[in-house]
Amino acid sequence: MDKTATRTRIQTKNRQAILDAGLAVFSQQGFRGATLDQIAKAAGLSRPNLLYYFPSKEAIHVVLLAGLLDTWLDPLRALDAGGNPVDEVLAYVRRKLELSRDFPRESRLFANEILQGAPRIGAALSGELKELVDEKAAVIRGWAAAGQIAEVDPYHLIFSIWAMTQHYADFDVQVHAVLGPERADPYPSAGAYLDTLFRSLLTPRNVT
Amino acid sequence: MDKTATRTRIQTKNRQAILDAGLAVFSQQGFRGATLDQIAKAAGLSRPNLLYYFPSKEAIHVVLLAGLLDTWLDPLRALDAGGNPVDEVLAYVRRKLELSRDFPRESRLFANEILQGAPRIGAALSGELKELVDEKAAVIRGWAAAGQIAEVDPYHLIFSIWAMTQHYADFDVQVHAVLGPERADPYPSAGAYLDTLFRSLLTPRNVT
DNA sequence: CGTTGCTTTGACCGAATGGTCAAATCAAGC
DNA sequence: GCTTGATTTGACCATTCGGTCAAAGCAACG
Repeated sequence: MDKTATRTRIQTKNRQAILDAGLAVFSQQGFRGATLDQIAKAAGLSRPNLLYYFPSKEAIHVVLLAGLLDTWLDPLRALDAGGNPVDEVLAYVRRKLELSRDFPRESRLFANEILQGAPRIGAALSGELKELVDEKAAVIRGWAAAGQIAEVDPYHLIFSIWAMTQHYADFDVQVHAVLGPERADPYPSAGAYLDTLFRSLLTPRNVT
Repeated sequence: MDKTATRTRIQTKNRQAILDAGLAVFSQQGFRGATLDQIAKAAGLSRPNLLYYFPSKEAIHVVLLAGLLDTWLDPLRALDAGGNPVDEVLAYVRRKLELSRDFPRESRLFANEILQGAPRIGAALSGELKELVDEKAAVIRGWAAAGQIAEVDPYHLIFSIWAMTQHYADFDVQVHAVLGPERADPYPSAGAYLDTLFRSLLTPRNVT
């Protein structure tokens, strides 16, 4: 019963083109701001043709959001309670930053959804997202209790990692406006900065 | 020639109601996603009545964005080259966080504008925003060179302050979903966390 | 080459949207 | 209470939007 089993070559190609176009448009305009014409044009199809592949605008959006949270949380899932605490967190930061660099549209799609009050993924936020964060927060708290990292609020630590890594994707225009054309790619220096930032936060000091 | 000089009491009241309603709707739906009916309803006026006070949807949006950047940058302007470096930065973080707590809709309005590619304030970003940041970045670089704070990229430092403080306004729904109902107000703990974070980053270590 | 099923399109529809306008209502000073 | 100007409204309009549908085009296979 694989949904992709009975797909023509044309079908897979056009579905992909539509999802790609939808991602581009939704991530910039939000759901309400996006129009089917914009998406159809970006996909190189006529509007009725687009609606031959997806039953509605909503359907495209749903498919896009569906896979999103999962991919987005993968780096956090990989945080290993058995590894070296500081390295684990820094590796998480690095993976998250790479995600922003490689999939900025996905990041902006997510940002739009949250800004609008998460009408379509609110349940997943207080469900699987909260569960995962609770679990990993406990791990971090454990490390702190064992003196392997400094005492920090694990929730705010995670929030700050999200905020800073996604900032480079979501506020891309602002970052480039401020840095100017000469510093076109902010990611190398951002990576170094974030590394320093979280290392200095987590590295245990001379305990009093 | 003060624009407010010839305003009736009713005018000032209704204009304010409209701007307030517009802020609420635009900050959640973005410009394209917002409708005049939503704004009119939120302002307690009929749509034609609303258009008696503002000539168009765009006009409301423009007025809202106009004052925004200025208010938003005030805390950074207050960063004093003559003060104690670490204290100055930490005070900046605190002021910025207060802005997020007290004016979350303004923060989201700004976020929406940037997400959409800053079509209306792009010029101000590479203009006055860049100028101000360049100036303050130079101040921070000076502090680092003098050994008063640790060596950090001043631009990324500023980005990280923006990202983390605004995160609590823009991603409010997500923050609350993750923290759950028992930790309703994240701001006190966020303030403490950010204080620790940036203090540990900036405090000069035993220089090698 | 003809049939069958997949794909594409032009024409169309109802609803929503931004905006206009003339007429009605209201408030305030005389 | 009457007049004048500010305010409010209902009716209306053109455009855009999401979506439908029947018919046309096309590819593949016998």
